[in-house]
Amino acid sequence: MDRRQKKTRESIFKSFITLLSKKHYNQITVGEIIEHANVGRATFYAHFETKDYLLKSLCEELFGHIFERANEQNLQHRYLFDCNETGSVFLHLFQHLQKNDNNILKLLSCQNNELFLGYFKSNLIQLIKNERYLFDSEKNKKVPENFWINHVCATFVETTRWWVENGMKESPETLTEYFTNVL
Amino acid sequence: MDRRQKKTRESIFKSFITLLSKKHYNQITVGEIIEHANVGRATFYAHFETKDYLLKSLCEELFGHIFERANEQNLQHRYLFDCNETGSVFLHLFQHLQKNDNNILKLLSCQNNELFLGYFKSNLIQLIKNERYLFDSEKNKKVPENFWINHVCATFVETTRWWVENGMKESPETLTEYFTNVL
DNA sequence: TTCCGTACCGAACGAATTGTTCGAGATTAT
DNA sequence: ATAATCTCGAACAATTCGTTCGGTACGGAA
Repeated sequence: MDRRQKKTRESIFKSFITLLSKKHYNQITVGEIIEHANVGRATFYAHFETKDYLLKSLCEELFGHIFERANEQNLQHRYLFDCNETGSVFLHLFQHLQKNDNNILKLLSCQNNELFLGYFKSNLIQLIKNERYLFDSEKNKKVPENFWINHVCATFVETTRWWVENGMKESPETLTEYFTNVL
Repeated sequence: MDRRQKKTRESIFKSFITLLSKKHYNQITVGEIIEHANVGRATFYAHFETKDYLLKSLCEELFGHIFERANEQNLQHRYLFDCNETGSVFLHLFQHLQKNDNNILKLLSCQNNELFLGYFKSNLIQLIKNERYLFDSEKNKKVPENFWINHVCATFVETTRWWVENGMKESPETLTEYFTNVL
């Protein structure tokens, strides 16, 4: 990709994130974004069809990364150790989030968290389906499978949200403990 | 309150709900709302400062009702039967939702569910805090109290969302069973 | 019924925002 | 070096917003 494009794209993302940490998505205008990003109006629309697509692209930028890594690490881990330990994937996810690349927590803790958690959630479901050990407890036998999957997914997302909202004081290990305890 | 005001207010709510079931909140304009409602522009703004306030008012209209009833029924129930049965409050809530006054399910099942579930959630927390039996299991001792409260609240909301999304086929009783099973 | 208060209408308004177009200039890749 | 293409910035029509105002219609108390 052209260097200029990268630069512009990055600049817009950065500006967008800054604005998102200050005000709600709905109240951010394209004018503000390009002003902070030092980018021409036409340039913005050459990159992103609308503000909604910008949001979607940002989500992919942030979470696509996380979930790829999680899947890789998970597979590697499995391959090397043949490990089915409860919560290992989730521990990896929490650890990755703690690194806070691109200031993700800024986005999760502010007023816009639903926007991102929604995207987050849709990626998580596939991951959960692969965690077969989650389906071996006696508890999940009492509810329909898709109810159970949704519950696990929602619990993870909520745990994350709680964590970020309360200042991320707990370690990923502690958090994984909480997570598995309530499941 | 003046009959004319009631009429206008109701008309706007009705129009708003119809539109919400067709398109996303962000893409609904005041112009559309008043057109479907047969209400003058100035009249709309005499009732609601902005579209956001309209949404908030609608939430109060819908959920305020539910939670008041839930609290009443709960207290009555307690008073008459001195009952601490697990899930009784939640059963009442599910039953009330099933009645589907004002077509609430239309709103919960469409693309705007986050908007309403957010409001829903904030009302639910107080209710949960009063359910002391929820804090007597051995499980919640292993996690911080506010983590636990958040978990119970989120689980209820997610159960509801799942229910509506899948066509509300299950009875409130079954749903309460699922709910308590995963907790 | 009368009559005052108040809610509604509807047109018009400036301001803000959106998404597009275009030519000129700058930067990149080969 | 040069051709491709990315960016800039100004200008544009089209929407939408929230407000204003005079005129009309309705409701509730006397």
